[in-house]
Amino acid sequence: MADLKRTALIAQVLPDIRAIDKVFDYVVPESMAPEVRVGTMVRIRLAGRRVGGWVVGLSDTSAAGERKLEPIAKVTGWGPPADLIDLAGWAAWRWAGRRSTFLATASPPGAVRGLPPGRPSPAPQPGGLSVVRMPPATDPYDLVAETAGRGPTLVLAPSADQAVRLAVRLRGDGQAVALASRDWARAAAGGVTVVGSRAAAWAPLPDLSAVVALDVHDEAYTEERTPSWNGWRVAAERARRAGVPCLLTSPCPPIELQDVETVALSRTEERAGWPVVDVVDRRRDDPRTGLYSERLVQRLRSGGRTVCVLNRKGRAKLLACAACGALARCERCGAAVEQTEEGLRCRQCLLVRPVLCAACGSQKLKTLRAGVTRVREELEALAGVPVAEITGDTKEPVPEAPVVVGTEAVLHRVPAPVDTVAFLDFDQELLAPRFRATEQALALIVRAARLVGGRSGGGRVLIQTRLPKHEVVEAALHADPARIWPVERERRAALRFPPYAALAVVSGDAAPAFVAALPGTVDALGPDDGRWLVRAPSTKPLCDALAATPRPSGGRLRIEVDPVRL
DNA sequence: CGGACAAGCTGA
DNA sequence: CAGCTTGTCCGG
Repeated sequence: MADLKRTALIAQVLPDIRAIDKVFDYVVPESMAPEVRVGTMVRIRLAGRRVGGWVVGLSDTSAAGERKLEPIAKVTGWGPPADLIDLAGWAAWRWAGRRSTFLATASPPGAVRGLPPGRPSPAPQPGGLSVVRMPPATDPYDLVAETAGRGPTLVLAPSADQAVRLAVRLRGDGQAVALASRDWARAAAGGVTVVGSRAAAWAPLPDLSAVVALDVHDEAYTEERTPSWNGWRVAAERARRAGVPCLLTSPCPPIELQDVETVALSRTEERAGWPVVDVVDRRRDDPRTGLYSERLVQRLRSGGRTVCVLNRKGRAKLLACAACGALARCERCGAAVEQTEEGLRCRQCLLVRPVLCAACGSQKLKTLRAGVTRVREELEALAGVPVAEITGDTKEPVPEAPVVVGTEAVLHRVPAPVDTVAFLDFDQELLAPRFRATEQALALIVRAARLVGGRSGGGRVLIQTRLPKHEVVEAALHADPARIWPVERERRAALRFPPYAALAVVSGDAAPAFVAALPGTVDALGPDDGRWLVRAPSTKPLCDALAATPRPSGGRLRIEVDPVRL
């Protein structure tokens, strides 16, 4: 006699709770069976309370043994498709995170009960990873439009507003486009190109035909919170798994991509896409001219719109007594003091004291290292025109002043076009104690180049430096970003930094126990300020080691794989 | 995460 | 030894 009792369908559910990275089995009631697929979002009872979760697997047997299983309480709606459930598993390994973090990013912003009709799409053409080196002033739109024209493409841009602009242009050209994550259901239905920023790497796209990620040198692709995943790397892995082409564009591709097949324009075309660079060698200048070379003053007075960049906020970051020459330091801890509205403030312990020399009592101090606020006052006097100030903290809209001075934020805030961008103290960028300083410095010039445009438009980038032969300066001057690589390769190899090693920073109160339990395949350096640097020869052994090490229960543990800075 | 339960600390 | 805090474990 046939067994009348049909085997029940069992769903493996990953709860949407940060701290739980474990799947639980639930019975799928027959009424729900048609709606439950891998990726479906459900509500379940777990330890007595109702929580959300994702179906990450379906089977007809349970690992829970003889125990009677709870049924799924409710089907919430559509969730990340099966390929993204797998990708979340990979990302959890790659960035030492939890699957739920990635699935949350891959999920729709609200419950999706049904999908609109999808559109048919052509069969994708196979392809691999390539880098397109596209100079700053070249518009990548044609590349995007052409790729999207061949089939549903995942298009990533570093910022949300660039993504919106791209989506609008593509739509204007009659292409079917979904903007992540707003148009989640339309993307999930298929047949459309999806455009978005970092998180769009997790957008549903059932019939992916290609990936394009613009400006992959941009650090905005890296999530600041842990897990510190990177959008273009996720998208590239997706393309790899789907066997479709992945195009990464950048005027200055990161050194990690040095071995990837690269498409570059001809020398003439690439040069045309970079602005004229004025290198102002300040080695012979009178130190009393401070941050203002003769050539800078000429540009300021020339009447064009000028943006000056100085990555130091405030009035003065380093002062000395004008009378006796002593450095102004904190009387409590000895650290350098900076000038603020209230007086001299210690940069370490924040103790405030009046503006006078601790050594001789003189009230006359001179600025050794000026900040943006002071520079604004001085530029106004020098140029004889109104000068506005912008830093990361500035909330107001960008003022109309002919000259604007600010920290790096000014390059994000001031709209193009601008006639000149001047880096007042570029050595600060070149010599920054960060292992990516060279690439970051070149990326700053790229930002500046976007504001002034290519060389035919007459835009100029003025670089004040005492290192006029530095490879970054040469790269910008010759519009040849690969010039930074030979030096950078040697430096990175000697110091065992990426791409010649893979790094992770481990911190938090559970860090000591975690680091102690790491296998011998990785080295751990530290602690330095409560942080350990974990290093392996490459990504795989690093991530394998991090994944194989149990996380101490209780206590916070922060693991930042591929740290942007150390 | 949050509840359950166990092991340690305090107080009369 | 009750009553409470603190820590560890585990959920289907």
